[in-house]
Amino acid sequence: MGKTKNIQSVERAMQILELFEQGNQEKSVKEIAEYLDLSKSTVFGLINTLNNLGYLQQNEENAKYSLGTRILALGNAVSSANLLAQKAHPHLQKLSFDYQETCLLAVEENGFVVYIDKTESPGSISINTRIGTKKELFCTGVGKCFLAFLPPQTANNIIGLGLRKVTPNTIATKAALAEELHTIHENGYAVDREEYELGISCVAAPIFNKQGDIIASLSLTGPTGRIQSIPLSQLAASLMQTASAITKDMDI
Amino acid sequence: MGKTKNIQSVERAMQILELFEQGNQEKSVKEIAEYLDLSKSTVFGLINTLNNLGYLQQNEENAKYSLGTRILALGNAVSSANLLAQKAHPHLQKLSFDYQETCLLAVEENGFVVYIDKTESPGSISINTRIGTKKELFCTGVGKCFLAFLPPQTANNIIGLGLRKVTPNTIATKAALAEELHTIHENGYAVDREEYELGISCVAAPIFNKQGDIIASLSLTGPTGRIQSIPLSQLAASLMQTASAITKDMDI
DNA sequence: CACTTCATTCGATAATATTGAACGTCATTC
DNA sequence: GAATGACGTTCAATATTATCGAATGAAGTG
Repeated sequence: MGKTKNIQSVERAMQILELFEQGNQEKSVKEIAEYLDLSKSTVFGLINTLNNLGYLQQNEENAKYSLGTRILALGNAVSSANLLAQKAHPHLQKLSFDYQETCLLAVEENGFVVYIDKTESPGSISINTRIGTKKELFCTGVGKCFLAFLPPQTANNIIGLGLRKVTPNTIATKAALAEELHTIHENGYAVDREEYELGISCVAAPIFNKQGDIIASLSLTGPTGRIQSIPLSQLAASLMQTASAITKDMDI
Repeated sequence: MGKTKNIQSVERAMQILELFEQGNQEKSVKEIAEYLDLSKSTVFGLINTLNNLGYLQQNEENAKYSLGTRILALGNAVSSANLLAQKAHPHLQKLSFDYQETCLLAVEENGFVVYIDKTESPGSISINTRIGTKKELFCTGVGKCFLAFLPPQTANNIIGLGLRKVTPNTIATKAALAEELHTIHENGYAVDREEYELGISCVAAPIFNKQGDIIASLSLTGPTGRIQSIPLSQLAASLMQTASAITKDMDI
């Protein structure tokens, strides 16, 4: 596997891009050099390369840099590499439209959920989960779906990575979690009651392939009050129905 | 500007990622080495680094590589860096929903249009324009909007880059283009009659900032027959109305 | 069981990334 | 309006580091 040492300049270049991931404001060469603890000239060389290639772009006014549009092409290639995101997207859109809330799609990767798609309705409050974000499984609705429907051995390995209180509501003991997962397995959907972020709740459902393995999970997420105002049975039914429609659409 | 030489390993790493942009199938080390005409071991070093960082991922089965989810986070950061894409998205969604066709959002960059957002309706045929794609201005609906509403000097510079027949319908002479742009300027919207791709037509409208400068352009795109079945005046009105709603939402 | 094919590792080498210092430009301050 | 400072960019020297060809090992094929 990955035992060989990383190529330094490539690693640094990617670190620079990653600095823009959050609070993606323009950054100066100096700032970046300080963040990464490198000399200005080293950083300039890297930035200049990324700029020439279109992955960064320079604001002529103040000479600062921000992410370039070239990245969009790559980002898009990932999702369309993903038959899942492609086929699921319209379904998420419909859910967002019907309930006027944010809809998220996630897959499991090395013991984390990774959000790979998101739709919002014009009226919905923007949920701060960004596409590409990783979260632990035990504290999110989509994550608990994976824990409940992944092979028990796999799920236990992941749980073995550790539990912790993210909010006061997080289910952080193995016993309580086991019970919760049992319920989820019986119901076919999961509820997150402010377990990852206070004020935010969600209902999530697993997406299976034709063989019945869980391949993804989708959720409707929003401010607790508004989510609770939707009859749970109705919302859960919508999610599970959408999940199975996605399975059909994917043809795998 | 970018006069300094690019850092070789970074440039090569990005080239590798770009190989996956189209027909994003899994690729072997060997294949990539052949494409780029580099030694296998060099390519392996680069790939291994990108893999370790999450920008590529390896299929355990066949040892081949494909794009990793880490890129999604970056791609998403670009669009949310973009106030425009953020504010415009719900409006595009509504258009797609209302007309059951693909809706595209583009900005101008160095004489090209770059598509920065796209929405599709569940029923719509997938248009093969990907987010991040660059196209010349003169042969697309969104591009012609830019040529018609950019400052004449800027537009002429871009036209000076050259015209060519992309399809038999492409407007490829300066005189004909000038007339077309005049019409677009008068109407406030542009029509692409299979000028970029046979069988595909679109209607596009410019998006302005509060000062009246064009900052983007949006289009409804689809198979010619279906686009023509919508009354042009109605569709054009929808697009222009959406464009001005986006302007209001953006508050710039 | 030989024979390919390919991913991965290794070691030597030369090419290349890195660095600190220097330069030039712009803005601010006195 | 000269002087200062801040910062992006260039430069040349150096040592680190990326690169390459060859070697290894695993997996598959006849």
